[in-house]
Amino acid sequence: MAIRPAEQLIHKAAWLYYAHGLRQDEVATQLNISRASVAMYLRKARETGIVNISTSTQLFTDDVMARKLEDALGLDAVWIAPANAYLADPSTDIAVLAASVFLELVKKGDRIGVAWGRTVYTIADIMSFADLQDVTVVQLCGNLGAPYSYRPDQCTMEIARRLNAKGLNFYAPLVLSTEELAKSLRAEPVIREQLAGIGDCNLALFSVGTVDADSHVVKCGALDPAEMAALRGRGAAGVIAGQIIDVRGEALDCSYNRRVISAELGSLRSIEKRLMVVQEDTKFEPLLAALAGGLCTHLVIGAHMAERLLEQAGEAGKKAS
Amino acid sequence: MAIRPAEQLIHKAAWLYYAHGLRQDEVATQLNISRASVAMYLRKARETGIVNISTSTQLFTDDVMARKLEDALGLDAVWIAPANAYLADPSTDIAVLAASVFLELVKKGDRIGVAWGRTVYTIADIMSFADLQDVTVVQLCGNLGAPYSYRPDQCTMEIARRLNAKGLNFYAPLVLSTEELAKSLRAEPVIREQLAGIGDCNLALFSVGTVDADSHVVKCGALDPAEMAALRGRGAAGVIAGQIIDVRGEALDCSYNRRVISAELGSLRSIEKRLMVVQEDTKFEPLLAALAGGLCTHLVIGAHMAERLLEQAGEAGKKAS
DNA sequence: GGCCAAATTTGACTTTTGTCGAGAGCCGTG
DNA sequence: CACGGCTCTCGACAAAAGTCAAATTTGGCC
Repeated sequence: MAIRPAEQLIHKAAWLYYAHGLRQDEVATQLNISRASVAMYLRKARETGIVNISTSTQLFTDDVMARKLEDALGLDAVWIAPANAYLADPSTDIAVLAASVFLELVKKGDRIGVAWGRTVYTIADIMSFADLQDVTVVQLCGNLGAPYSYRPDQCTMEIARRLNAKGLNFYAPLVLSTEELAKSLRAEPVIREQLAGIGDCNLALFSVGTVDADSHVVKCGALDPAEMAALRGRGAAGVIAGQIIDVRGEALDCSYNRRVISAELGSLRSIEKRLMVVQEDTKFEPLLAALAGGLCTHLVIGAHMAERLLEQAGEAGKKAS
Repeated sequence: MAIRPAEQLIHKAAWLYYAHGLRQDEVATQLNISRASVAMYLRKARETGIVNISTSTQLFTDDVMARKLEDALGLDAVWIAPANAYLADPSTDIAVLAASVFLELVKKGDRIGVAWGRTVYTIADIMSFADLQDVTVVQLCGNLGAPYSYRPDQCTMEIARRLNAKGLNFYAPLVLSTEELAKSLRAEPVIREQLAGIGDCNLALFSVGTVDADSHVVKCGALDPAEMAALRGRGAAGVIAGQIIDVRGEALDCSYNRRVISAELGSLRSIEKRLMVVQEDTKFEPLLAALAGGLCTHLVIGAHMAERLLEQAGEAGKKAS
């Protein structure tokens, strides 16, 4: 044969196969070589970039970004609510998407852990009804004593109602005044059972809170702004199911956390599917902390947040290499 | 906004398969669907252009003959589709090549002028999808009143659709019954604007037509066979964007040309990259005329035509010297 | 609420593709 | 001129992908 058949033949094989849609054996016949060689040429063609296989980028920006985030963060699934410039409130968008996603994740016979917060309540509120059999919705954290708009038990019950599921509420306050009391309460059979049951969940729905004066734990009176500031100084990065986490996504070692009645992060992590929803762009650091701690497997965020996250992941990747 | 499970899944499947190189059964496991569904999703992904497979057309310009033609004709680039005796239809070959070449020439932000004809429509039809940003496809000539298979607006819209570009149609017939009417129509703001916009294009795609009874302008009723024969006697050598050109590649001085609403040859020539595609061997004379007029800068032809062209050029060179 | 049509999904089957070791051709070297 | 080392090629097998009819689900409609 010729001196350097490689390049020319690779091109021709690639052309006939990819542009003309011929089968490999047809290409082999055309070029008078064996089909095995054709297969090899085609691999080389792909390797050297003579043929280019790319997934669409502009037309499905959000989908592509979601796939990239799944890869970068090691999550099972990411959904991104598109940035609709014309919509006044993008957070509603996220909640609507989250509700759809949540309903898709629920299967009959599931046991679902639900945390509390404005985000979760919004989702519950717009969620459509579904008649699922044999579903249980359990509350992931204790209740707030003070009257507050988005109470944990409300979130649980509303979601249970919409799913036609059984709701299991926590009969304890979220936070107690002393560590001893919290400890004793946790030891109570009713409470202990409830806490133990969290590990049996196979789906969880929660958001992540900020650690500033606007935080829900502050607004509901569980912590006062000064305490929160102090905790922030000691490494608090976010709030998950009423507990303070640090940048690594681990429970912060502090009195407050010890006084809280809530799902341990460990039992949370043992839940198979953990859907976290973040609406506000201000929750970037808390989101990072939660991700660092591997607290969620499924994520719903807005396009803007997705971009920031991807940038961050890119930088982290650069540093690592 | 509701989530579209189908599109999401298609995209995710395509991503895992093409970007990650997973096998179809692995993708199926990941997405909890059957492998057969994955296969179907992937076909849809290819069909809708979510994934894009393109091959380099380098091979066809690297050809020795292509180089010679570039030199002899003073063109920027020539692609030659090899004469594949075994392939059923060599003209398909040319169209496939032309489509690839065209896609390689298009850059984001481009403004593309598209003429009409069987060749152009064939190219549009087999062209793969690409989602380019900020691309506009403009129609180079008026529409055909009569119902005819390869209408100018169809060519424009189909190409625009495949490129995810904006399509700009001409709201005028290709040819009018009187010169006066054509003149008045050209003066209409809408039309004038469109005609002026042609000069802003930086890429054009067109073919060249014959001047016999089989010509498109005859078949679509713009001219009757007798008129065409008469024009031929007066020096008509080809048809470009609905206009009759003589052997020098200039617009023939005739009533028909004055009654046509189309891109002036001058504005056509002011377009930076002008890709001409010729499929049929019968179009040799029209091709020569178009080349003489410097109407194209990039050329896609078949091997047979290339040979004839090279012979011709050789003779011309001899005569000149 | 129940029914029909359309679309989707599946399992089983066929076809196509990827891969591997064996063998053939080529070339510089001893 | 014979010899290994080298790459390229082939045949055969295993793996993967494509296909199709049947079953199931979905969604619209009365």
